[in-house]
Amino acid sequence: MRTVSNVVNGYVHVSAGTRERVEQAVAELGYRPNLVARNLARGRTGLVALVVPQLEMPYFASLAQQMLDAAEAMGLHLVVEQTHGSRERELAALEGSFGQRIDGIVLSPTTLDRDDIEARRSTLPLVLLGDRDWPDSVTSVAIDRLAAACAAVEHLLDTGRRRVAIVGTNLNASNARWQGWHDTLTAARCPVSSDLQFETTGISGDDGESAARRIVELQERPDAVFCVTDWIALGLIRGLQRAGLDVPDDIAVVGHDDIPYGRASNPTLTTISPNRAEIATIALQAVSDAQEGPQRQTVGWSLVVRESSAGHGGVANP
Amino acid sequence: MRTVSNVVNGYVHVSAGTRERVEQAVAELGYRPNLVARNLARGRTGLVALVVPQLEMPYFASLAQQMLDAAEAMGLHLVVEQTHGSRERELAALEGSFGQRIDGIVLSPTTLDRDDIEARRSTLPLVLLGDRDWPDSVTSVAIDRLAAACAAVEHLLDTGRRRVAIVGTNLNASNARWQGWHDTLTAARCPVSSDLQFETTGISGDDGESAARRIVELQERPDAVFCVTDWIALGLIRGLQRAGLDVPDDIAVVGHDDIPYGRASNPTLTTISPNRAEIATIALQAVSDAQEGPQRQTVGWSLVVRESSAGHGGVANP
DNA sequence: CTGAAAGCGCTTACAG
DNA sequence: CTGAAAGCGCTTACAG
Repeated sequence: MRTVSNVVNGYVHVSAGTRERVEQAVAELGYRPNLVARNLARGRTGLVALVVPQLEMPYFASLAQQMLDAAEAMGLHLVVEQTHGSRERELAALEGSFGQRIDGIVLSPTTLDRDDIEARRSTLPLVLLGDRDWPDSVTSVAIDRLAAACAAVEHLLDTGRRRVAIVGTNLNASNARWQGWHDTLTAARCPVSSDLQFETTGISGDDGESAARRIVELQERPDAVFCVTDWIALGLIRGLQRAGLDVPDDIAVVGHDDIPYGRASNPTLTTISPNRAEIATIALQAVSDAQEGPQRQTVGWSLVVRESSAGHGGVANP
Repeated sequence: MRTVSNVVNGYVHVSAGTRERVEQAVAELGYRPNLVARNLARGRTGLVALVVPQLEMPYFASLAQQMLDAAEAMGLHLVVEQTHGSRERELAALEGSFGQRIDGIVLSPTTLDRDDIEARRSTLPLVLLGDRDWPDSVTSVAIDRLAAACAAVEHLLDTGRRRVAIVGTNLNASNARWQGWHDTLTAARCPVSSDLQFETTGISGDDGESAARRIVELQERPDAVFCVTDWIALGLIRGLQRAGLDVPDDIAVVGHDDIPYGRASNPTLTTISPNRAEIATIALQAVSDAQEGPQRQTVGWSLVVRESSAGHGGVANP
């Protein structure tokens, strides 16, 4: 028993002869270890839960793709769950309500706040992704959102724009994207008045399109727009084009997330591209060695200049 | 032991008093059953592998979303794997090389052929998705591809088009989309000549865009195009617009798959929409009760008429 | 280097 | 209706 186990698990101290006999038997019998039994004995499963709002949202599809690639490279498998933005499901995921069959959780919450995180009881390793600042008691991984937003707006100023609007949800000081927009424009003595701020109800294309309708009606229009997501940006562009405006000639547009559609849209979309491969690797590593203790991890990003901001292609990498 | 197990598993024959005492102890101790141990004892895991080429491809992201929703409704969990179109990985998935920890496999192959399927050794329940005809020895689920292609082309004829091109891979009689295109046009006495067939190397937007360049140069252009995927269609539209052509006024375009971006593109995209929710439910049911034996399952689809074919909106459902 | 044995935490005939 | 026990198929101290 012991010896077979040693051979199967690649343990070194087995005589060559014995190893060979075991391997031959394994081959003849077509033996494959029962991983459930192994998991029970070892107390680990090699399974990590990836919990996202919806896979159909391109950002999360891309993220999941990177996570799966990173997991494969690390010998892990991912059980994927969707919350559909439901608070109950996010709380359930937080507590690891899949039973003990997973080793850890990578969660991208949309409704949870700091209090929810701090009230957590489960000790299952947890990594938080996403757009907010989380308590120090938990491991999280994100880009430097403020710096990225500043770079996006600075790029618009660099192309000669002065009236830069912002479109998205949660447009206040708690939002790093809003803060970056505000600070950069203020430093450049450009307006940040309320008629340049277009609060939306969601982050989808429809929200962008309805923002476009509001913008088109303005007597003094912005000459550039920073959108908090690519989906908003693509909807906005569509709305502007419907109204007969040209992007970027009349209004330049910059998005955020670098979803695949932005590379194929017309015009192609200038955007902030988070390093998703890095997010994936770091998140899974953090879940795997949870004894390291909680830490706030920062990953890279880049500004990808495409047609929607009048760029002639090229990438600015900070 | 037995009684606790009965209570936890909701078995009926437990006296009310005993049940209450057990439940109280469960609550006090915060007991949660170890699912790995349960799996070992029961011989099932409640885990199904979903194997797709890439999650970043919108069709598969949407499919995965539906699969996850269906799995949740059935009390199953999905371990998602990507093949990236690699033949080795598809073969590995076919043999269930995740160990015995899954109850079945839903696989969407891109490179496997009938012989590969028939040479399969593993007896793990398997369901095949996708575009080809599979042997009767295996369970598969798909739409009636020929009927769907015919409906797409008929729709173009209905809007007054006569020169209907086809763009995609594998344009021959083994391809139901090509067959539907060919048969429908022939029956309507419309041309199916080779200058209306644009074979591409892949099914992505770039392939559509390069097809557009070829089409634009023609002296006698088609007045409509049937694309075998939405991604090709969106790239094609982009290429046509670049060349100064209008869609649908100059050329109508119909795609296939109903990816989310086709609802937000400019123009919005007419397409064949497979009933993905049905695909998901049927696939998981087939995996769950594999004793039913292999069967070829057919699911519904609809032609969604949008702007790219000059429709004024609306859905035609066969 | 290898055998015999206990243990991982459940489920489920088997008695009663 | 409920207890005592075997078994699911591994891993891993413990001897030797």
